[in-house]
Order: sequence, then structure tokens, then C-alpha cells
Amino acid sequence: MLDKDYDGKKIEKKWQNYWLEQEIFKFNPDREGKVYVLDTPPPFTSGSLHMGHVMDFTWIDFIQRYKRMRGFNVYCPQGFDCHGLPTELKVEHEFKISKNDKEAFIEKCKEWTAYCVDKMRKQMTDIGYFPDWSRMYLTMRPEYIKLIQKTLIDFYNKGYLFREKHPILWCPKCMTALAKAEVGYEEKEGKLYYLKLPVEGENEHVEIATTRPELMPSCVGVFFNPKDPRYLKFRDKNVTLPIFGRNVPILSDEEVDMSFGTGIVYCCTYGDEQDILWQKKYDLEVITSITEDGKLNAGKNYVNLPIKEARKIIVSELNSLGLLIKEEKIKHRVLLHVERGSCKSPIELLPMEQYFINVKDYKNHLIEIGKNISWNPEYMYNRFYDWTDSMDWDWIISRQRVFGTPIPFWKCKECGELIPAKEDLLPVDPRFDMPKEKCKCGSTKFIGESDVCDCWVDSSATPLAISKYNVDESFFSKTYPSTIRPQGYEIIRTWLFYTLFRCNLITGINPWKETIIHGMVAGPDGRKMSKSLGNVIEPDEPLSKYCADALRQWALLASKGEDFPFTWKEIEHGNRFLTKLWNVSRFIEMNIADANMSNISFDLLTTSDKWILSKLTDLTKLARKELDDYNFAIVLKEIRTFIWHEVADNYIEIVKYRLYNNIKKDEAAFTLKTLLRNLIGLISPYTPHISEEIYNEIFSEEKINSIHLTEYPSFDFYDKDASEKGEMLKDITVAIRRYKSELKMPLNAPIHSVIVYTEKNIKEIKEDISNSMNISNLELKEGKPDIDEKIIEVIPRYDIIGPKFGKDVQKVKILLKDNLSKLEENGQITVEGFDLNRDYIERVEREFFKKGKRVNVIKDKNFIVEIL
RNA sequence: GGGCCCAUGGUCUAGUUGGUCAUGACGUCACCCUCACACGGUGGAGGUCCUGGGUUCAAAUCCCAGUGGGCCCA
Repeated sequence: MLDKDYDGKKIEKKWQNYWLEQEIFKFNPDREGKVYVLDTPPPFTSGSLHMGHVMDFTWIDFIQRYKRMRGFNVYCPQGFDCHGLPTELKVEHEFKISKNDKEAFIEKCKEWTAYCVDKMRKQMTDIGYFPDWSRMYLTMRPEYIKLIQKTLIDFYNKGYLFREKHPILWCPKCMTALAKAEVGYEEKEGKLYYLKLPVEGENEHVEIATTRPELMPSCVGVFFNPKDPRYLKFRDKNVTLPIFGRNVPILSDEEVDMSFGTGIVYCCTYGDEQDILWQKKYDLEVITSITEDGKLNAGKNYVNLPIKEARKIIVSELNSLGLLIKEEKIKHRVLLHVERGSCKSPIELLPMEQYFINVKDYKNHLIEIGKNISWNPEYMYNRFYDWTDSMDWDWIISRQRVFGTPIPFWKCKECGELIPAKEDLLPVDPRFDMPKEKCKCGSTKFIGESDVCDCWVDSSATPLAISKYNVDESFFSKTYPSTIRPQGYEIIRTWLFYTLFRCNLITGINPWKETIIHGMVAGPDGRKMSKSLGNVIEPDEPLSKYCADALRQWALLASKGEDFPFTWKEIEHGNRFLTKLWNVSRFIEMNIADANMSNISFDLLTTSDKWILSKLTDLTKLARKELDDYNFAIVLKEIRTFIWHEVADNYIEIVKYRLYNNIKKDEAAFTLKTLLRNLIGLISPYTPHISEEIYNEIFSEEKINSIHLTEYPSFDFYDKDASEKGEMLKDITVAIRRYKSELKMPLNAPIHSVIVYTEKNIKEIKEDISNSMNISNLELKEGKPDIDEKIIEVIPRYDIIGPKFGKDVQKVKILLKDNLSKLEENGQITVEGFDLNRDYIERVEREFFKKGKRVNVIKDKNFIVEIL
């Protein structure tokens, strides 16, 4: 027997251990069923899950359980993204290991990461997420690194990957190159400085406006708009830079915004992206004055100065030369390092030799192949399109860090030739390994690449990694491409973009057939959950206060693509539902124990039994249809309402008298058991633990190890007549309850006499009504009671009369009301040229009188109830 | 500046191939400790469906403009 009280935490631990021990979710490629592969996001190994992860993995877990129950051979491996700056910082600052001792440093990073992986795996288990752990992948493992390096070398051989000196986004604080996806703009308070620059050889000057006066040593030209008459006279002349005494040309270009500042700006290599374009277009000199650690290095007195200080000094010097006109406060956009564990430092553009993957040339290709993915919700393709279409930089993949996938290249010390690693020797670490063969030039001296890969280089190969690309051809052919990519929308421009690009270029096939995208988790205040807003709730809180099945319901109530707030009341509600389900199950278990159901068949059931089972059929069909479309929330709400209100509040109340008095008890027991079995099946992907507990307690006779290995319910029984009468039963009992409530009678108070007038034969539900409502004398009569009625309102079926009568709709409505009794008798009449039909009426509102006094009569389409 | 999403009773929310007492939750009020459940049950009150205009017999739903909020991008 189920325990008297529901204790989520207690049963959840038990089944989690059971699922692990029994390897319920282990993938067997040779098992029957179409293979269904989930390419899941490998979280960074921070050591703890946040609510966004809960959303992610609950959705994934739902899909993997549901699809298995639908007969698919589900493959759901989970991995971890190991290489990241936070780990390096931890090892450097907390474990005090120097980056210079690379081997020891990497070892400690690995050790720490392994520890974090264990912690996170435990947390995933706590929320009921059960991937196939036997196939876990880690991006720091040799076989993963080998895959990444192999694909990089392939890219190099095909000409997609190159090493080049090029202006790049550089974070001076983290001392590393960054991809465009890792930086973002933020609105900041700043100053706009108006400066005078003397025109060479003339007694004139131009006035420029700039937010970065300290970049003057890098200035290689000044620009105005060719449509701007103010400056035409200066074209092809030079200005002389004050302090530095260098001459630079005055040029014109359409890109200059005439309304900004003075309409004339200077170009520094490099102040912003526009400067890069101008430098190329006009073949200007490149003068770098910012160092890798973000200091000004411009000779004279400007050596090794922090940027802010340098700005101050240069401005004051210009001021003393009388060349500073004014300073103006402005809000402007500053490029910052914002991606993941970000330091939010301002970004510099520095020309450096780095590794790139050509993306620009494939952007149209990507836009096209993106269309072949089924996007859920559809509009998420737009996000992908916008990002891809705006792609004007190549993907810089090298990072100046230590703990990462080594870039598998050496440079010949003699001739400078770039030498890729030999494939059969992979994985390699050029920081420690050397090529086995001589360079073409005969040299045996090489410089190993010390940079490592961007983490997205690692994670954008997950569909290849999980399908054993280049390792096991038969496994690959079964598991590539993945069926689905579930993720949040914030990583469309990174993980999704890079993965689609990379895997498609390597295999010629898209890495997934479809993608399902969820929104971001917001805090209880409706704003994005984040530490800086102080609205963070750790997953452990709801888990320890309630349980995983409650938390999962919350996550599965979010709509596709929409942001979703965490609220305690939703968790509480979920938990209350679990308690309800528990008590319903307990009730059923108690009452079916001594029933004999072996001879029961559907045709023996009572009208109310058939009614609730017909409704179960509706629910089952809805669930299958909507879940195939990943509409989790709708189905969960429907299942909850069905269990709570239809089964518990209505049906169980109706059958109690049969169970307690042994009236058609076996039929009731059969119905209850059928209901319960199907309902726990329907809800099991949402609330796997409680479903498993009930299944094993009550349905162990099926001899299947787990409800998650059973087929998703396909219950299909429908009886139209019973459905209609069951609804009448419900309507009549609701009406009588309301009557009792209005008279402030207790719900179980006896009623002496009730007469139900109806033309339908409802003898079969007579006892259900009288017993559940405690009516001593219930009479069924044909015809009408001896009462007067007043028609208050006739509500027509607008969906029928609208298209039929158009502008005359309101006229028809009045005719329906005025001719109601005739219409009810004849079914169809013609008035004033309008053909009226009884079917045009949706509902009639009436009041009833007996000898002039309002009486307690309830009238519906099919019945009238008179309470005496 | 461009794009996307959103705006529904006190709070949150369902609902858009247009069809008429607008869904549900939480809260609130009244009644009921009815032998599964008071973490329960029954009933009630509470809404100009952001504003303005348009299309239509009919708009929360479609179109236009505006206001407010969120996200992404320049």
C-alpha cells in the first residue's frame, strides 16, 4: 500500500538509484525501433547547475523519456564543456599554480574539472535528468581533442582554416583574442573631445571630435563626408598631429556621419571597425600604440601608461597647447567582453597573427542550409538568419590560454612554413610534442603553437562526437545526424551557428533535423535571473523544500521560445498536484484490492464509467498530438485538470457509493484501475518519480522494469451516448451543488425530493445522481414541469448565422427570441422571410416562476431540474 | 537606428485559420474537518482583454499608428 503521506524526496532518491543501477536509459544501437538522437548542450564545468540548466535538462529529459515510450530507440548522451577561463582563474588564484608550469597547471585544471563534473552529474540526477551516462563525453579527454584536431586539420587542408595577421578583438584584461560572439556593445557615459588639428603648411586647422584622444599616436588619416561643403577645401591636404608631429592625409568618405561632432573624424589603427575598413580601403599605414595588456605605448613620455591615464595626460597637454576646444558629455556604445564568465572590460582592436576559420564566404550557404532544419518555434530561424546575415568577420579560433584544446600546428623555425600534425599521431600538444618529420626546407627545428582553441571550437562538434565520427563507421551511420537539438535561444549565434557550420562542412549533412528552443529563466520579479539583479534562486532550494517532480512541472510549463519566470507558487502548486495524484492513487489502490476485474469488459461498464473513459481517450489523443509538437505546457495542464477535477472531484465522488455498497463495484474498480494506469503513463515524462512509484506499487503484474520502458498510452474507447449522458450527470450534480451552496446547506445534506424532467432516457445515471447528491426521492419525468418561464436572452450560434445572414444577424437574433417556443416545437420555421432553425440557438437564458414566485429550477438544453 | 517577442481581473497566466456569460493559478469572500486528500472540497465576488483608428454582421484575436516592457543586433 502506498504510504499515507506523499514524500517526494524519499521516493525520488530511491528511483534515481534504481534507474542508475538498472541502466534503464542506456542506449543499445542494436535494439529495435527507429533511432532518436538528442544532441544536448554540454554545460561548462562550473561545478553547479543554475535554473537555466534545469530548464534545459528537464526539457531534454522529457523528450528522451517521451520518445522512448513512443517506440523510438533513444540515444541521449550528455557531455561537459571543460575548457574555460573560470577554471584557469581558479587554478591560478586559489590553487596558486603558475601558468608558466604548463604541465602542472593543466593537470590541476583537469583534476578540478573532474571534480566539477561529478558534482554536476549528481545535480542532474537530482532533477531526474537521466541521459545515458555510459556514453558521457568530456571535451578535455584525449579522444575528444583528437576529434577536434582532426577536423581542424581537415579544414586547413581544404583551405577553410588559415593563420594570418589581422586586426582582431582583444581583451586586454584576459589577454586573449575573442570572437565576435563573445563581445557586445553597452551604452556608457563618456566624453566627446573636440580637438584642433593644424593643416600642414597653412594657417588653418580642422576641428575633429573623438571619444578616444589617446589614440592620436595611431592616427593615420582624418575623414569628412564628400557631400559636406564645410571641408571640401581641405581635400588632399594633410594635418599635422600635435605632440607627435606626424603628417596624415585629409580624406573623404561617404561613411562619415556629418551630424556627429564636427562632421570630421580621425582614423586610428585601430579605434573601431570603421577604421579597419578605411585602413584597407585607402591602404593607410598601420600604427599600433596599444599593448596587449591594454597600455599606451607611443614613445616620448607615453610608455606603459594605462589607457585612462594616457587619455588624461594627452588631453591636458592638448589643452595647454590651446588645441582642446571643448569636452562634451555623451552616451556612447563601448565594445565589451561580455560572453560567459565575462570580465566586461573594454575591447581593443589589435593587429595580431591568429588562426581563423573562414565563415564570411559561407554565410549564404549557411542561410540556405538553416532552412532545412525544422525550427521550434519557427520564428527562431529569424534569429539565426539575422546573425548569419550580419556576419562580416571570420571566426577567430585561437585563444591565448593554457587549458584548452591545443591547436595542432607548428611553425618551421627556418622557413616559417605552417606544419599541421599528422592524423595518425593525434591528439598532439605542440607545446610539448614535436613533429616526427623534417620540414620541406630540411629543417628539424619547429615552434609549437602555444595557443589553444576557443571553447566553441570544442562544443561545435558535439553531433560528431556523440556519433563517433571517424571512429566507428557503423555507429556513425546510425546516429548521425542527430534528430534534435534542444537549447535556449541565447546560444543560437554561438553553439548552434558554429555547429551547423562546422558539421555541415565536414559531413555535407546538417547535424540535426530539428531544433527546439526555450526561453530564458526569469526571477520571481520577471527580470532575467542574474547575480547582479539579486534574484537568483539555486535549484537546490526548490529541491530541498519540495521535490524534483514539482520543479520539473514548473520547467515544463514554459512555452517554446518564451522567457519564463520562476515562482514559488508554481512549485507549490506542482507539489500539491503530486499530493493529489498520490491520494487518488491510494484511494484507487484501496478500493480495487478486493475487486474481481477479470471478467469485466467495456460493454459491461456503467454510463458514468464509459463517460470518464471516453474523456480519457480525448486526453490521450490530445497528449500525443501536442507532445509530438513539443507543447509540453498545454498537455501538463490538461492532465492535471483531468486528474484533479474530472477524476477526483467528479468521477470518484460519483462511484463512491458503488464501491462502499458493492453496487457494480468491479466495474468501477476496473474503470479506476484503467484510468490510473493510463494517467501515470501520460504524465510519466513530466513526473517520472511518482509515476514510477505508483507503477511499481500497483502495476507490478506487468513485469516491466520501469514505466519509462512501457508504451506511451494509446487508450482508445469512445461512447458518444455515454459521453452525452455523463455530461448531463455532471451538469445536474453541479446544479444541485450550487443550489445547496446558495441555501448554505452542507454539501452532504440530504434533499427530500428532486424531479428531473428530460426527454432523454437517463435511467442509467439516476442512481449516480441520487446517491452522490444524497437525494431521498429522485424522480425522472418526461415533458415539462408546471411552471412559467420567462425568456431573458437567446444567444444564437453566431458562427452559423454570421456567415449565413451577414448584416441581418441582429435581426435574426430578435426573431429567434420572439419565436422561441414555436421554434422549439417545430425545429424549423420561416419568419419574415428568414428561415430559422433550432440549431441556430447556442443557449437560452430563462427564469422560472410558479404562481408568480421564482422557484429553484435549473434548465439546460436537455433537462429541467426541479427541487422540492 | 534595425529586427524579434510581449502587454488579458489585485498578481501571474491560457487563448490569435475572427464567432459573443474570456482560461486557469495564486490571492480574496462564504460554506463544508463528507470513512483518499483541510497540501482538501463546494460556491461566489473581481476584467474598458495597453491606447487610438481601420477592416467586418462580428475583433482579445486581423491591419495601421502610438505608448510601455523584454531580448538580440548595429
